[in-house]
Amino acid sequence: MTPNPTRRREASRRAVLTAAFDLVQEVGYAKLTIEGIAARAGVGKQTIYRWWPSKGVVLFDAFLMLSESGDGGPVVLPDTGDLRADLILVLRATVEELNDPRYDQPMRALATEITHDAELAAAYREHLDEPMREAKRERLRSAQRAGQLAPGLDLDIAVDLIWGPVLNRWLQRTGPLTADYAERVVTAALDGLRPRS
Amino acid sequence: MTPNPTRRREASRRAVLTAAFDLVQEVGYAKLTIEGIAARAGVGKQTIYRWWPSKGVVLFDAFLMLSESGDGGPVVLPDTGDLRADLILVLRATVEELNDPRYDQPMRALATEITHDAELAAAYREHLDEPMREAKRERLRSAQRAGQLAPGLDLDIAVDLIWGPVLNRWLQRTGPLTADYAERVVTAALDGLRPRS
Amino acid sequence: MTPNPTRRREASRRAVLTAAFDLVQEVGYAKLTIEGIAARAGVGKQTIYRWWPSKGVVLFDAFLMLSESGDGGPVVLPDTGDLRADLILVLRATVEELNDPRYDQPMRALATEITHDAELAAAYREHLDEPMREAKRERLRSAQRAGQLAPGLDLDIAVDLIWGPVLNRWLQRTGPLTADYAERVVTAALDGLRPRS
Amino acid sequence: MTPNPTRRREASRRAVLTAAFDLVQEVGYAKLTIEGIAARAGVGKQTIYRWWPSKGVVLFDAFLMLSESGDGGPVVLPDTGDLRADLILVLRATVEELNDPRYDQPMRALATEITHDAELAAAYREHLDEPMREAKRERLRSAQRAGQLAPGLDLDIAVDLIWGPVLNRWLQRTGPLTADYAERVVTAALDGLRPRS
DNA sequence: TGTTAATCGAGACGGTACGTCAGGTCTTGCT
DNA sequence: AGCAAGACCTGACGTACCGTCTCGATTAACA
Repeated sequence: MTPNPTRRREASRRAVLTAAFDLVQEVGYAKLTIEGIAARAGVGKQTIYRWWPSKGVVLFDAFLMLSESGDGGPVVLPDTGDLRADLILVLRATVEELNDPRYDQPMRALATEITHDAELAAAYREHLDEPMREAKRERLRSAQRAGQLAPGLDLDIAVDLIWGPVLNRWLQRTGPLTADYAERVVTAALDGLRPRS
Repeated sequence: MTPNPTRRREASRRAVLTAAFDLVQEVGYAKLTIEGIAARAGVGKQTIYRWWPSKGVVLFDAFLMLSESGDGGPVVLPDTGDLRADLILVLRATVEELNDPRYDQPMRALATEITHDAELAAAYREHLDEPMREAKRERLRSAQRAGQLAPGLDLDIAVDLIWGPVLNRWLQRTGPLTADYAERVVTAALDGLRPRS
Repeated sequence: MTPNPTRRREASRRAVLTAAFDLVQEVGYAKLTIEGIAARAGVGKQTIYRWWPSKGVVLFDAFLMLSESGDGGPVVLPDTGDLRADLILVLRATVEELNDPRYDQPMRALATEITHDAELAAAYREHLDEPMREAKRERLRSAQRAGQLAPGLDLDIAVDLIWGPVLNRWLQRTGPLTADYAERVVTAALDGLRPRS
Repeated sequence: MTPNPTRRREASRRAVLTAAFDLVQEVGYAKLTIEGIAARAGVGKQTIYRWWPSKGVVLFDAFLMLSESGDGGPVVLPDTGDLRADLILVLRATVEELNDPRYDQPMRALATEITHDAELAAAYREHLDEPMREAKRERLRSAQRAGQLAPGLDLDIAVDLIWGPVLNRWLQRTGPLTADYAERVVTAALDGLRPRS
């Protein structure tokens, strides 16, 4: 029933994931088909159905492969001591990536799948989101130790407050996603909406 | 070529939109089909293709029909003078709606369409998001006048700071979407992450 | 459920049947596919599945179309008064047709389907075999009236005795199917195996 | 390239042939697959592809195995001196076997393969048909010697005249295949169609 | 009697065709 | 003219088998 993973051909696996990532970028998620992936990868359809339960999971694995092609060590955000500057730097990079046509389509596709598939969302959280989120939390924790953040602050809320607006603007297209917008969000999040003294 | 709108049968239009909204809720967005909508609505497929360019637009129109079934006047958020309490109240209602199984699937479907279709996103902004956003801005403007918000504050950024995290958590399923979470977000947004004095 | 025959497109029907007949002749029955027929006919697969339950029935209908393209009147075998000569003439024509590469493959295919599908066999008997068999019986009946055949003879048995060996040799390839063979069969059938007087 | 027959595992060979024969009887020829045979026989697919060139040959070998499980001596038809009675006896047994559900499907399958594969047909003639045909010829030769058959008679034609109609009726389903039919065929073949003085 | 090479079971692989579903277009007859 | 109905061509779905190809694990002839 469940196929034997030791017999799996690694070359086919990589070909499928690469083809999926490339195709979604070329034709968009709506026109991404299993047949298309198989053809591009030079692989039989059954090889995809044997190892992946759905199109979304293929795409997810493609992202996973990309992320694992890094050094493998934990992600670390820059820490110059200047929290605001560091956050703006990171968020600007995020904005740039989200605006990069090479990543825009694939990431929207993944986001869509997560929206509709709770199981996939859990895998995403565990393998892709959580490592990055831990890095974000760590940077904020460092600032907290330095007295730059409120002592009792819930760091997960803080992460959401900074990154949530940016991701939401990107996904929902509520407005142009610019570096300037990122900076304003950081400022507002750090200072709060209420007047200071 | 372009059909004559005066000949359009209103009953068919309503039947299609109702069927689309009901179906997406029952079978999910992935399995929502034009044929299914037509069959449920007791309508020929051509009637759908004649009046709507795509499945997403049908769904969007369905939301539009629902929103217009209100009184038609501008939306107004509660204003008791206590900004924090008012925001928490509104956000809790939002959370409840997002968690309501009757609206969850349809709204995720709409969000997905917006993610992938810039034109539809523009229509969404104009007809559904902007009226609501204006109400939010208005409530904040009132608070600003009362000195409860920083004078130079960009109200659009403020709206994003409050609603962005909630919407993002819902769409991306980064964690449970609870009333408590909403309250924490409001508090953090108002106070900011940096320590106060 | 059952499609409405009045809406059926006659052009598609003819294209499918022609394509099926041509293809089976070119690639053989084993490699005859619904997809191939559809492609050759310039027709969607669904159009075939809508109107025909199986590959075999398509082929049968193709034969039916060919047979109906004749004058429509009942078949008549030659009757010169010389029974033996007439039978040899007809049987030689049959042998020639069975050896004709244009008909060999398609007819073997039909025979195979009949072998495995009782329902199809019944349709074959009624629409293709029976008209021809009636003509054969009629020729024998004429001979019987002329005193050239035994008075109590079962004409169906007689038909089988003459045509059965030929068809069997063709289908089972028990030996070369020649005009000479046909003549010997006719002679043996007319005279019988036992010595005369 | 060509596998070494001395290494061949006899148990696997028998398992494959038995499985093939049983399966064709259970699921019919159309649904008989190499994978199915291999699974039923508890054998790898390659073992089948190594030793047999095609599905038809497997089936043919299965029949060969069955026929060789007899005593191995030449087949002999009963010879009581009464040719007509002996032929009717033998033909009735044939009819019974052809009507036996245990042999019907497998034999139709083999017949089909022979119809479409000339090479297999040659093997069939040599190993299965010819021994039986020789026995038939021998019985007729004996009758000929006894003056019960015409002296110059071609015995192969005679065999075809007697068995051809029966086999044809079975394969082509031109009518019910009964003992009575067999008897009528024998009578007609012996006496001939023409009136006897 | 241990060595070694072919056969074996298992099953992944690149393919082809299956029979079904839905997309979007077109035609027919009714309102 | 708009409409319900639905046939049509197209293309993708997910499945079943094809025939080829590895993989250890026997297993039988030879050293």
